[in-house]
Amino acid sequence: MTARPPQPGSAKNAPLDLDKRKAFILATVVYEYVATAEPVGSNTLTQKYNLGVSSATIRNEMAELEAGGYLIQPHTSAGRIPSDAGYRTYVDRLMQPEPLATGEQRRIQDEFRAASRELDEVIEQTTRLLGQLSRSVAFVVAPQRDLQAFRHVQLIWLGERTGLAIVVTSLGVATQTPFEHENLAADDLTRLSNRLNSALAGKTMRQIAARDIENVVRDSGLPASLEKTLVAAFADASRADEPPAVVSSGAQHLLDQPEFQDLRKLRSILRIIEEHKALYDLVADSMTGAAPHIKIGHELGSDEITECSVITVPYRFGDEAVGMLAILGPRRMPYARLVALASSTAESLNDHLANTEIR
Amino acid sequence: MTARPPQPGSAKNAPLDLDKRKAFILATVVYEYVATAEPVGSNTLTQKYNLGVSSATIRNEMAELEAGGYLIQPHTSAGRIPSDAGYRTYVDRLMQPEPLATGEQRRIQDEFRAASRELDEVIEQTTRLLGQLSRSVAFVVAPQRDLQAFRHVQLIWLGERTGLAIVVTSLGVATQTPFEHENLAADDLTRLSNRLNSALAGKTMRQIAARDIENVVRDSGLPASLEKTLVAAFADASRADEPPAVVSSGAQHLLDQPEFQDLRKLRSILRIIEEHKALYDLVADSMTGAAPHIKIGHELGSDEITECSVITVPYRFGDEAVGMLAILGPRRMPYARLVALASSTAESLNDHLANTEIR
DNA sequence: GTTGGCACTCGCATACCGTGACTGCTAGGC
DNA sequence: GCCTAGCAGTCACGGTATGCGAGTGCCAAC
Repeated sequence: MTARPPQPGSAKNAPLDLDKRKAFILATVVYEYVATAEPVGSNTLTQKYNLGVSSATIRNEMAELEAGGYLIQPHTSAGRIPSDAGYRTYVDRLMQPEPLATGEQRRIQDEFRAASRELDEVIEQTTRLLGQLSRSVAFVVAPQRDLQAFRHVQLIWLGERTGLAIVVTSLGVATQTPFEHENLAADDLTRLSNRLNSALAGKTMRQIAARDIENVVRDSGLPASLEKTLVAAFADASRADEPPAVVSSGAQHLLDQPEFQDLRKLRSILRIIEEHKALYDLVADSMTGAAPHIKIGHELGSDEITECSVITVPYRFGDEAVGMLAILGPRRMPYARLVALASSTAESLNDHLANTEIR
Repeated sequence: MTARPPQPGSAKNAPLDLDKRKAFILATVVYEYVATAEPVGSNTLTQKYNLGVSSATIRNEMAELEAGGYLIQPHTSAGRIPSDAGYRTYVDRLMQPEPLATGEQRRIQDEFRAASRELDEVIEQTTRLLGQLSRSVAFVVAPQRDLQAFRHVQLIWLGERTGLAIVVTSLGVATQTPFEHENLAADDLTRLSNRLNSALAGKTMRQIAARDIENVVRDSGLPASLEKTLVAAFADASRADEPPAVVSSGAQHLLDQPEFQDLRKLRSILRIIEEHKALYDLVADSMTGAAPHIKIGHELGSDEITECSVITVPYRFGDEAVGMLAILGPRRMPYARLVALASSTAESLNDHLANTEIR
């Protein structure tokens, strides 16, 4: 909200077809429109920003920016607003990185210091934090189970004909799968557990093949029928076939945005937010690298949320990106601030996960 | 939506100060207002429903119903709408129980037949189902952990100085708590696990006292410092101090309701829905019996959602209510239909939980 | 290349007014 | 004593006219 206005000549890297002045005008239109949600006219620019030329000149420049596809006039006799391409240029080349307010920085650190050890709760807390600070919709894609490292398996005999296979990953997620089997001895299961633990140590869940498990069972001399049971238990624990869980927060902030006073738009967006699979699909391809991914308007690939943009930052565990956190808001969002916010939060989450790892 | 209109003389149990005709008029006003969201006038009543008297007579009756506090006139020259007390009387004494459409009945059964074994997913699926069928906001309060029965504990030695305590409840929820300790032997931990399992068998999580655990550790001859660790692990697993998790779905349906076109109202309600603790507080006192609890408007005890009503039904595991499912919608909701829907869903959930119990 | 001026466009807010849906009341009828 | 037809009064709502203001494009002059 309180982003710094562009400084004249601050364009980092003007694209070929934009000279310094045009770049500054584009950046300023973005800044002003983000701040006010009103189309920006030539008079506003000359009065609020020191441009050294008259509004007529600005009008000429803006007409050219519109011809170049960077600006749009919502209707005759209105000011201009940035187009998707305009935002894209701004984000890629003109935007000044913005440091996070120290208060916010502290808030993030405090939050993670006080965070629980349970993964579910950490995810939820992160989402809420991000929603509050961004005053937008925030969502977090939970760590994909099959990317986590295997830590421990324990087979337990509950008596009668049932047993329980408990698989624990390095992030402390325990999955228990009940199974049925003919008479087994508790001791045998304990021994089998130990063999599995040493055979599978160091692998990620995804790397564990059915063959690995089968071999261990075969060597143990226990009934071969256990193989299928255990393979199923591990498949259950790694959830390979399902999309990861998504947690969201902050939908109420949409109501503060003038672009969502229109109930039809609001409804389609709310629908997407509630349907976690749809949220995941929006960002599924952004789980690469460590840098923020920004998708603007139509780039999201969905007709229903062309009014929105999404900033996504992967977070990592060990050396691999295992999940993402994201901010979804109107296209007219304070990109620099939110990028800083999301990056900083991801950083803290990385640290937190590394610290709570079960070794 | 397609609730049956009241039949003349269908008032189940007219209260003392309402004769048959007044009761019928009240029931009909509720029915008509629920269906149309428009204040109901005397002409509508005489034309659409066979009353046998003229609109003037209805006007007189309605004036008396208003004096008695059952109806409200939003403004002069408008029809009447039910007051909280009017709805209350309707719900308690006039409403005809309504069978669920067979299609819906089947949908519910199918959904639970296909439901996963994992508790989290069952809860989420139930919430989504209820939101879709009610076309309202649905939420489910997850089973309180401390009401579940203890099933199994397994202490695992991971090596170095760390171990893991895994506690499994009868609903298949596994909680793992890492702990640090001086050198322990894996065998000792296994033996201790077994002792704990037989000592605690049959108790609910809530019934397990610190003393119970301490006694077992003492008898085992293992270091006393383990006592505190294990007590902490069990406290962690039963989550005695935290409110239970709440999952919600269907917020987008609010937008279809004329009473929430006003964005201010919408915002405060969305805020409550997103803040799960607030949702839980709305219904925390309704986890008794098996019958639906209905709270209407001001009865919810929150100024922000006086426009709403909530239908809550506890669901049970074993002999005890462990959680609740709820429908939150505008006060003007089809009570009979939603009561049937919520009850039927709770019933199916009861059955499902009983079937997936870990013995 | 820049600027002041001017005519033009168009969304938006406001005020106004007619319409229609109610009501309450009264007087007369069964 | 209850019911009803009729009537006057009230008020929200929708549509239209109007004025205002913001902003543009264009042009001639510098």
